[in-house]
Amino acid sequence: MSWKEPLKARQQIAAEKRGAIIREAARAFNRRGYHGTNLDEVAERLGITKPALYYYIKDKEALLLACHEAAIELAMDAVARADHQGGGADERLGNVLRHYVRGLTDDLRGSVVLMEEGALGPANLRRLKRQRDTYESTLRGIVRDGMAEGVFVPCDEKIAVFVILGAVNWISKWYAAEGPRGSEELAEMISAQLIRGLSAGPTGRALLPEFALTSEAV
Amino acid sequence: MSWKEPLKARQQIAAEKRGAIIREAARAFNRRGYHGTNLDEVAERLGITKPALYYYIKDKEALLLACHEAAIELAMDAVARADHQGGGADERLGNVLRHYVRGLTDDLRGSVVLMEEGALGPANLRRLKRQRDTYESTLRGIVRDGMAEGVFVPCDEKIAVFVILGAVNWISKWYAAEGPRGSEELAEMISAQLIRGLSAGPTGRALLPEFALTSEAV
Amino acid sequence: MSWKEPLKARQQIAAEKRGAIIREAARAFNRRGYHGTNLDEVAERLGITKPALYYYIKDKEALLLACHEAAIELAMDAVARADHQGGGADERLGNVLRHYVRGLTDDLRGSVVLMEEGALGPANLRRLKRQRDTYESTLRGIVRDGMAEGVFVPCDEKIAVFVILGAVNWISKWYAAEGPRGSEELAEMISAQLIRGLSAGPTGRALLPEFALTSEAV
Amino acid sequence: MSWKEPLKARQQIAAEKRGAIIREAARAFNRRGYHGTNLDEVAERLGITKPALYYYIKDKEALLLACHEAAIELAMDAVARADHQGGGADERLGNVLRHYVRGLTDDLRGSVVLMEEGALGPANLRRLKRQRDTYESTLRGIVRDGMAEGVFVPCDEKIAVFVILGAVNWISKWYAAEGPRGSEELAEMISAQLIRGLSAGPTGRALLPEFALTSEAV
DNA sequence: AATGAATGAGGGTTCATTCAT
DNA sequence: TATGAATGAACCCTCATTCAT
Repeated sequence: MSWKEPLKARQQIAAEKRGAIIREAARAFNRRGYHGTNLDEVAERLGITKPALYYYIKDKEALLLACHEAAIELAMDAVARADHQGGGADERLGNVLRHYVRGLTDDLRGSVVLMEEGALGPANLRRLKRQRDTYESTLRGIVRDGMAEGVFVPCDEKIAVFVILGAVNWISKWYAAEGPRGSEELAEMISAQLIRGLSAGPTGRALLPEFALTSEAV
Repeated sequence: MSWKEPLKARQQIAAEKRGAIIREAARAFNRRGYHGTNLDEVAERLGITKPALYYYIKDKEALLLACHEAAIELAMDAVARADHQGGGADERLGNVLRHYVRGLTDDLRGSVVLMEEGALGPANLRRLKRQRDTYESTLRGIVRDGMAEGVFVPCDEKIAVFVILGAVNWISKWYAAEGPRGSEELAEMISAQLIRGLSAGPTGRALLPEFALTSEAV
Repeated sequence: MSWKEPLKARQQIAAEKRGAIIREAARAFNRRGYHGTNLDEVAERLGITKPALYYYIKDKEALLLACHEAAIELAMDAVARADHQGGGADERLGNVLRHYVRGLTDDLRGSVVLMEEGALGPANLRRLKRQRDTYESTLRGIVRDGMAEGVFVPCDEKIAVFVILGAVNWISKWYAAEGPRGSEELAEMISAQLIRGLSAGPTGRALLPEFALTSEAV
Repeated sequence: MSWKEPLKARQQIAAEKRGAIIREAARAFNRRGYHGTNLDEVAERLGITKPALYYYIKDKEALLLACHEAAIELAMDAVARADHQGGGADERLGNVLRHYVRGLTDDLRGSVVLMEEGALGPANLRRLKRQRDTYESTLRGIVRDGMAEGVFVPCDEKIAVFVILGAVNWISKWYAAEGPRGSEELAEMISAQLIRGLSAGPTGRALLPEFALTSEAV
């Protein structure tokens, strides 16, 4: 088309490679921990050599940061989508979780939320904690909304959210893409269970009538 | 009293020291990850030097193994106690979780739940996985029982248990002994939320009438 | 003698080892430059392994800093001794140089004055530059004194001192302990030549009558 | 004019670029040492990329060699010019130094004078040492001549020359083109001081009457 | 004539582990 | 029972160098 085509293509290729590196690193960090991961293995799985990584990233720490940022982005994105869909607090929280779990299992994006102390430098850590706190506050807000609306059982929203996040963050420990459950189905089941854990009225079946059927058919 | 008294005392002291080392190591592994933890810090926090550790433990890996074993033991113990208490599947599962969470937050034992791959050698890993699978099977059995009894909503018990374990294993990431909630209270709240996530009937309040009050009073 | 003897002995041994490391490193830095020196070689020449160095020093940079500090100390010490000896500016400067050169060639202490940019971190660099500037100012003061006394030819004392320091700092590039000249003799010859370069009156022979003879006898 | 003009021009441009690279490299080697200099910075300061350097030079080592050769060439050239000017040994040596210092400060050529061992390969090193020895021998010859003529004080010519070379080689460590002294003036002052350091008779003022004035006027 | 991308070699540093005392 | 000292292995990271384009 134009003279700039190849340039753009090159930049895009580079961006994709960077993305692949981050994804692979996230996988490794998740499995073996930050300090237990060595960049040689990450590189090898990508079919390149370790120094080649340094063409795309500054640091091992920068890599971790990128993973965390992808995770936060995914989480925030899930919230934004759910906000857009609207509905009661229970529906909104359910949508958040569905989006999040689907994103987690689909792209394996942002699977790293396990924070090893001492892995990030103080500056990055502060920034990340701020973002994470924002996210958690949002979730707590939804839980509070639900209690106000009477759809959620009275509870300590802080702890309730921790329970939910634990369940969700743990997914990357046991999820296998080759498993029998599709990511869609998984997201439904997990969010249903977690919403039901907070729901005041009769169980969540009313909320997800179409899914209750498949759930019973498991 | 007898010549063997001092010997026994010495052995007991040694055992206590060993226990202290394992607890401290668990704390560190939990915070910084296995590979992110260095024995110098562990030793320093105990007021001894690194080589002194080797008088009580064979290996860094043995230390990790001991942590894991304590965790499994705690988990199994929770199951045994709940079995002893009896009741319906929902009550039994609730008791398991209550015991487990209380143990977790009381001693901070067993907080490290096989988070990093590649930390344990293959032999230890196999043994540990077998124990863990036994434990998970037990939980799944209870969930199946609950479905059969009609107290639990129909679900995939494998995923349901993963969700519960995730929520519970995550506790060590956010629990602070200095926090406002006592370990007893915390155990109640968490297990209530998780049981409710599976319960078929009206919400779990009926199961824990006395606690529902305090919960509303938060 | 007392129970603390062995402890003291150990500490002294450690201090000596540290000193030996610094001396050896100074030698290497001087020859091959800071970045051209690798710690493996330094360790090997000392008959130890590289990690053993880290028992005595924090860093390669700390090692360089220690070398620089030894050099500054030697230089300052030379000034202090010369001050104590008194005399005219020419005699004082001569004594400074004699002491300095002798120290340089005797212990090979503090031979590193060649500052590669980018070797020291900013904080250390600042501190060192301040010390070095103090030293140079002192020398310039002596040169100014000499001009005021009329024993030194009028000149730009800044440049005059640079010339002297260049000549002296260069010694480590060509000095070989096995060479024909003793360190005493060398110190005399070099300082005589440098003092003569500034002297106003008839050549320095008058100042160093006893040495003029040996000089002619070379 | 002819078809070959552009070719010539191109070759000349290439030669100039090569020269610029060598000058920039000399500057860097001088400041940061050979091993402390990385070609990325050199390239960046020239506004090109690192691989582009390899179009003009074979090697990092070749770059260093070129710097050294420029230095030797400058030194030899200074000797040749002084020989051509004639005069007594003191005048000749003074002229050598003046030419050399002026060249050094004017182009900043040849400031790197074999400071780091282990930077050049054995073959290049041998060749360079031979040239350097020739040069030093020449200077020693002049010093011996001066002693024979009675214009220089009796001394060890080897050491005397080392002192002079040290003072001169050190210049690049402190010379700043933006400083208050012009290169001409500097050359006069330095060579005067160094010649005076060897002179037998009354101080060198007689040799440089016109400069003595400016010197006093500093 | 020049560049983006990649690599191999090498060096600094950490750390689990051992051993003499 | 505990420590100072030392080591080997491993890992992160840099950089000179190359090559396809």
